[in-house]
Amino acid sequence: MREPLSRERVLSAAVALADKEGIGALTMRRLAADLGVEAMSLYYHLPGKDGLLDGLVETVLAEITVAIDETGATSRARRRTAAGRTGTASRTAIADRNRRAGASSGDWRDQLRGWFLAARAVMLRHPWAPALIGTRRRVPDALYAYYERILGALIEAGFSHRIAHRALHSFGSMPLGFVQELFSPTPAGTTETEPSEEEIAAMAEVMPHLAAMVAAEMHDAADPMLGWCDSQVEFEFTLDLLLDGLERFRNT
Amino acid sequence: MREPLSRERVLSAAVALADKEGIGALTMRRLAADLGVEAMSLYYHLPGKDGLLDGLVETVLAEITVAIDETGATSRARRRTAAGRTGTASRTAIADRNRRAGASSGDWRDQLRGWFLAARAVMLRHPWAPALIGTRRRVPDALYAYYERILGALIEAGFSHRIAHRALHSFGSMPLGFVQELFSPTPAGTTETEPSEEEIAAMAEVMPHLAAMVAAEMHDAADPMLGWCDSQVEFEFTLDLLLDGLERFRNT
DNA sequence: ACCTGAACACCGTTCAAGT
DNA sequence: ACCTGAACACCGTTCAAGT
Repeated sequence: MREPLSRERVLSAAVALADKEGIGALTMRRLAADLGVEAMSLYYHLPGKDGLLDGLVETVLAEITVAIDETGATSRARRRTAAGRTGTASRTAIADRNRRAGASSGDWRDQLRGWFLAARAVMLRHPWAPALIGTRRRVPDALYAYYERILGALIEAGFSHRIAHRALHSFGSMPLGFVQELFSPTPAGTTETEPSEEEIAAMAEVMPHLAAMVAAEMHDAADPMLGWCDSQVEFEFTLDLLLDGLERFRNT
Repeated sequence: MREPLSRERVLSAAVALADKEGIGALTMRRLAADLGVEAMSLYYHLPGKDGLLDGLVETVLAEITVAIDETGATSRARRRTAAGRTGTASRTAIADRNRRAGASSGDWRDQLRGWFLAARAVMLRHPWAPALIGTRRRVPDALYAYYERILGALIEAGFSHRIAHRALHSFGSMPLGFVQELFSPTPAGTTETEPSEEEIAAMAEVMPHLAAMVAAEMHDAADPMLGWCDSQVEFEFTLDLLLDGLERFRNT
């Protein structure tokens, strides 16, 4: 009746489980149960829990590679509409100006931008992935291949190997589509909704600047559709800050 | 004979254990053994393992606060020597030029730079801290206080609340003195020493740009004292990229 | 007030055994 | 070739009991 297990089936069940209930729910016993099998059966297809986690990272990297290849296929169309997009890129003045001045000098930036944002879309589907990737020790081969690709784009754009090397470090985890989120200005314990007047008042006593920032940002908000901390905007702002900063190091 | 336990003694024993054997060795039973006590005794002083980890983060943040206060006390002396320092800052051309053009317009940058580098020194003493901080869910109060401080410096320097907010996001984990290290160009399995000629040749076939970068960086190396991947240089390069990029958004 | 022993539920994993 | 049952070592944690 039921076909035999395989590494692929185990991995995709693991991804599904992590997506649905978080990586904390991913135990050998639970995963086996989801597959209608005993925990020990998994060891026939995988070297153990650690190998399972390596496989998860591998799977996510493969998804990113697919996503990036797709941006490549449609890069011309994307680039043409980038400057006119509403809401996100258009709000980072720095990038806008560069695109206006533009010609084809912005090519390398648009390409990397497209890749990193495509990776981000993958990460949004797998919220457990950043923490997992961040704690893995072994660097998967697929990651080297990806960095090789980024490096190729940088070298071709006219960067020296030294600056390209530093750029890779500066990008941090952005090529994989995420940044470390240490800080959310909404203190833990409060709701997801906007802070109340009283909460801001209480906060103002001890942390006046943070309180003022919260107040100002709520008041300034041009587009009410976007929440208090719209990570997409922040991600793109940081990305453009880095890309535009690096542009100055390019050789012609 | 032996004085009773306390939350402080437990925490400092935990820090010592993590420093010496890594966070993986930090179990309730092991920590208790180090303190000459049974595992269950710890629960009298701490709410549990999770509370212990919260306490560790708290301890590290306190160390950072102390380190930052010290930079404040000697900030004038530091700033005067920053441009002439050998090896690190002087190699990031961008920062050098700004300091030369300088006057006091670089003040906010030097201040934040000093803070973040002081935090980095703390992290180097506690290599387990970045991974721990990155996975904690609750944002400790001390972190809010720290961000309040950074925000104050930014506002005083003339940034709008909106840009200051984005700057906080852009800094990522740099205020805590670390960046996510996903990528070390030395493939896992190779030694810490420089890659051999054959290794580079083999690498060149499949990843030409990475291989060329390794070769170029080794050849170019102006200062043979520094290794292939000197994180200090990379940290400061990225930091200056962000600080100098933000400078353009400052009001007067 | 401070610490302990025994026990529980839950891990990942080994190993010999089934079909 | 593929899966299983029983067992082991190790977690964090509860709870009643000691002093």
